[in-house]
Amino acid sequence: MTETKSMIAAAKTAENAGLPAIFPSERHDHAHCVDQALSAAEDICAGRNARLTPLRRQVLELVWRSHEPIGAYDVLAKLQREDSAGEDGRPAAPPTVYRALDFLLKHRLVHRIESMNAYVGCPHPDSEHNGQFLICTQCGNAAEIDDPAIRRAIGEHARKIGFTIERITVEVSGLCPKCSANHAG
Amino acid sequence: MTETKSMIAAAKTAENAGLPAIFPSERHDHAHCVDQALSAAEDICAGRNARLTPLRRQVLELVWRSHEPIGAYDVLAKLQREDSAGEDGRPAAPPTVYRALDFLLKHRLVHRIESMNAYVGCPHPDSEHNGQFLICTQCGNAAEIDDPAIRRAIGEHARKIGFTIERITVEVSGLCPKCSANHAG
DNA sequence: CAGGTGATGTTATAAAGTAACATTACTGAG
DNA sequence: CTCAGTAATGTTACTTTATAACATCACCTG
Repeated sequence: MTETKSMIAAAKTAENAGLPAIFPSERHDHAHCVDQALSAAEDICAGRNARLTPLRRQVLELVWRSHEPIGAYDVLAKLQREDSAGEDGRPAAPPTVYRALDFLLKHRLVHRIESMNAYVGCPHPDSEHNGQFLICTQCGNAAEIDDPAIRRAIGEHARKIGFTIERITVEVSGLCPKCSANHAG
Repeated sequence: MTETKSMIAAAKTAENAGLPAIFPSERHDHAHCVDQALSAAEDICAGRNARLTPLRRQVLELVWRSHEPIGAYDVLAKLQREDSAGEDGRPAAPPTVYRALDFLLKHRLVHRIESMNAYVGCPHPDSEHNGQFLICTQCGNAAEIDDPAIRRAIGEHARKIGFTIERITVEVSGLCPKCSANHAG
């Protein structure tokens, strides 16, 4: 354990908000978190009788590996690079990726960031929600949060004027804690 | 005056939230509200030493006239139709519209609805804000709101985790009061 | 009126997304 | 098992959205 005081403090404030740490820390293990996400996805799909085919799994993995919001065509490029390893068939075409993404979106295994035309893995795909995002314009990381207070404020407003909510998109861009600190320092 | 009770009630609750009526009512006068928006824009630009050129003004007018979020290429098409009235020159090209929209966005005379790739006139361009939108999936109307409670909830969360906000996008889609009622009835 | 700046015109292309139909893979009834 | 039906993927072509790059025009300022 080599946590600094500020890291502990940051973790605490996140805890206070009732949330897990949301921006990946230095000692964050990519490979492990991707594996976790993939096996969670498998469980969920099994439970729902949804088919997480190899292709869909691969796309989900690529989205997770990037660990920043990634565009559909960037996924496509990575897919082509992976698949061309020793193969002969033609490279994958856009619909292949979009269909896989549609599936993953439907099952909330990924979210789409509207303001970036990009996709990001969902860290808690089991619960009903559509994400709220904090997006760092500096380092590109996007943190998903699900703050009941934000949902409540929106829901309250909608209720007052008689608007029936179907879907909520909240995307906040700015500087993540780390980049804020660097900027100030 | 032919207001029904429910209309009065709706106006009241909107008032309670500290907001003007947000979804246009039946007796809403398009032409008048567009004119108002245009002259407000002129005042604002004059005050800022920004040039609301004929082209920019025309684009702003087209966006306002639509009174629903409108895509850049739809603006372009309307622009071409208007300008081709008796003219010889070539039709306008995309950059023309995008540049005008960029200007209008910069001065917050219009907002962009990320989840629709569309643009909508801003009803109160004088105040600092980036809009929160309620978008009706049935009738296509989009109402801009600026709810301090929503801003506060987001700001509070950001503050807790040390995130520096630059821009907030809130887009809620669902059924507007009128379409909700029709749906239920 | 020269010269710079900002606005617009013009051409070409990039980036994001989808429609439509062909083919393949899986599944369940007989 | 095998055949038929459905779900998934492949393939081609195209639409929609947006921007880069350079040319021209307009306007103001000394």
